[in-house]
Amino acid sequence: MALEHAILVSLLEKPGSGYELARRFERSIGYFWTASHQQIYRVLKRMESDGWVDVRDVPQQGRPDKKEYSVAALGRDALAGWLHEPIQPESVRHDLAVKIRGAAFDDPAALIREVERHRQAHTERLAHYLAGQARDFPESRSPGTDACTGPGSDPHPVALPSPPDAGRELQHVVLRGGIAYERMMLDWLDDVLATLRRLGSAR
Amino acid sequence: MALEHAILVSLLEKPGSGYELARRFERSIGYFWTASHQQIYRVLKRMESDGWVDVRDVPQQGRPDKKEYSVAALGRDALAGWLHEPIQPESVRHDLAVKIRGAAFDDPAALIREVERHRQAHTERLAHYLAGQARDFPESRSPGTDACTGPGSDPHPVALPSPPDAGRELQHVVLRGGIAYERMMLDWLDDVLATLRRLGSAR
DNA sequence: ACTCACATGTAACGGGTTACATGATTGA
DNA sequence: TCAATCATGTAACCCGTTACATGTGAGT
Repeated sequence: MALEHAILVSLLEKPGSGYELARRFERSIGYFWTASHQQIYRVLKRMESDGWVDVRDVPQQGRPDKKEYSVAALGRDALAGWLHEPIQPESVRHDLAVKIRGAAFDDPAALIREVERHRQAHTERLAHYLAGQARDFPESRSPGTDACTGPGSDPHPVALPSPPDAGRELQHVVLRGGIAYERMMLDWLDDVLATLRRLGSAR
Repeated sequence: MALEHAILVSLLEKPGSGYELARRFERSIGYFWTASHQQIYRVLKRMESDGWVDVRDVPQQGRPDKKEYSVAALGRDALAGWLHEPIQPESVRHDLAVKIRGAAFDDPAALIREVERHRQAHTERLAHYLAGQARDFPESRSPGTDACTGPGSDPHPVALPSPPDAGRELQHVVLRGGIAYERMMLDWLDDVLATLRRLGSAR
């Protein structure tokens, strides 16, 4: 389980209400972990009773009051503990792969539309990630593998990434992972489409 | 939900017992869908009472008797129905990404070991997939992108993939997806390690 | 009047994980 | 005798999803 830890990370990056957390889970954090507001409120309540987070009532004008959550000492400890214990590499769950193998007992061509829909969704996500990267990390160029970030790309050789910049760097490497994932998926879905079309035209 | 559909696909490919299914979920099917034996027995029982599968007691000598399950007409219909209804592109869950962002509030260097462990696991999975590909699909060569499967690679131009071969082709394209995923992960984990080491040496 | 964004919840259900439980046969 | 493989389950618990529920204030 990591939802509570994801919430701790998000609240450490910036305190906020359950509603705000829910919106973050549709955006940045949601790139690699999803959660609905119902889930968040439920877990937040448990975390509060466990003393992992502090709550503060924030009256607002022009909109409903909110509860602002921030990480307490116990929460920090819990996060540190989790960070230091090993987790096992997650197992994959691909509905689409099940469908593709199932298509052998149905009409493979009938899946083409579905795969195209998924391809479209991944294209949009990739564009979204790339836009985020261009906005938040404008220093990263080269749409390629990013492998050759040699010297000279930095305009003025300021200090090496100091602790305050670590969070930014880490957010960026996670985002690069999302980008790599979407690119891989697009390539594979093209492979799938080619295979389905080949099978369809062969009969 | 797709476990019952994954089971249907597996039983269509070959009838078998709950135990055998559990082992398949550790191997081929398990590449893209995991399930424990407890889960399988539970779902199998429901599928039986729903008339999706037929059971046959198979007495064995030298080992305990088993129940062999096979797909019934209703199960075939259920699978066909599921194949034709759209599913939404699955959302991602990456514990490791949460940890990486969390490392900003802890010691980034402490994560290196963990990431190396994951890298090792993905290396092994990739090797496993490649071995499976070499065993089951020896006609596929070129460890590259597989993009240029031009003419001439086929020794004798036999018939185009006819329906009996469709299942094989589809299994292969799913396996190629697994291979692409593991390669992408290895590249990304190298990127993560480089980032963590850079942050560690900077302080 | 209606809809949208903000804000917080409860309840029910089903899926997934973990622990526990049983029992036969084979081989070291 | 002990461990491993084959074979089938039950029970408890938590997580995630879906549906339902309530209320404010801003803008059209």
